[in-house]
Amino acid sequence: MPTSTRFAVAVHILTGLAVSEGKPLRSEDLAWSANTGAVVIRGLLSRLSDAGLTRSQLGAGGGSLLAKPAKKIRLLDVYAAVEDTELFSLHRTPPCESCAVGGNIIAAIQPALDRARKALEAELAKTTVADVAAEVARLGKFSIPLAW
Amino acid sequence: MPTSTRFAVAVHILTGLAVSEGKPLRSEDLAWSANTGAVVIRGLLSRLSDAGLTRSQLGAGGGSLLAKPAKKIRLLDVYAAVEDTELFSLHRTPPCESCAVGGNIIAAIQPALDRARKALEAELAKTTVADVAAEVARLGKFSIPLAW
DNA sequence: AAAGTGTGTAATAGTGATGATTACACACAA
DNA sequence: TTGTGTGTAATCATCACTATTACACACTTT
Repeated sequence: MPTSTRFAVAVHILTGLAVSEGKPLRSEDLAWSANTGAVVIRGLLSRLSDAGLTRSQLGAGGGSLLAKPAKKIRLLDVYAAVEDTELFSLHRTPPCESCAVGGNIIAAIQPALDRARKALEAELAKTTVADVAAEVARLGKFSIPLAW
Repeated sequence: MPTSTRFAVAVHILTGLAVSEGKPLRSEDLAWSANTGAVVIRGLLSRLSDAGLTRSQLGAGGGSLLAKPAKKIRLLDVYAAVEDTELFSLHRTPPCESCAVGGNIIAAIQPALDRARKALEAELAKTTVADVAAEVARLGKFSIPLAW
């Protein structure tokens, strides 16, 4: 599974915006923190904005902001906003229709996979960006304080 | 987050062996049912065998068999046997160490991701290959009966 | 013992998603 | 008006995954 890093970076972005407390952050600032390119950040911000999680201020002194309180943004919302492939991939080519197993295997395992996916999502719904930001702040106290 | 198709095909294989009831199935038979190549099947069987889920009989009339009752093989066991990447990928390049957010984000989100992963795994542990085989048999009753 | 069958693994190639990067039009603030 | 920053398109390289070919080896059957 080449899995994407988008989810982790998106949480990173939102956490950054949360600790920024109303001051807009430029994509370049976020890119520096996440150690990636500014365009990658803007691509993610585009998805997050579509999902109603962030908004942007254009022009000088602009940047991105949270569109709603960090406490209202669940990791599940972030996950849904930036991941676009199914959690479980099925057969690349559909199995043999005329086989006893091949013809029914998809329908037979789908319910179990759905339950697993829902369990994952339910757990991701329990944590908010505010929780992550608080944890970052707590951990930061044990590090040498450094400016952004 | 996307998984490879290995998990789905591996469940397919094991379900096939379960309904075969002790009669060895060749990798070519399984490949035909799963609509893929026999070498792909053998690669999966190699992993499943390492995990103690299947065993092989060499020579004429040989093939693969379940190494333990289908009721004892959980989807979680299959998942663990054939998937080798982490469910959640983190940053491709480590984030900025000297940032308040970048330096702690990994540690801050890891617990939440672990909880989500465990929830998924717990759910996958509830279903066995025997359950899937029974479901395939049940669904088969509503289809036109066809030979293997 | 010989012949044939099927597994196990290496090697190679094609495919698709991902992330990095360049480029540029546009909107807004100062 | 000028400068700043966003938004998006277009490439490009990389990597995992699957398909496929090839072949050595083990075992069963005769």
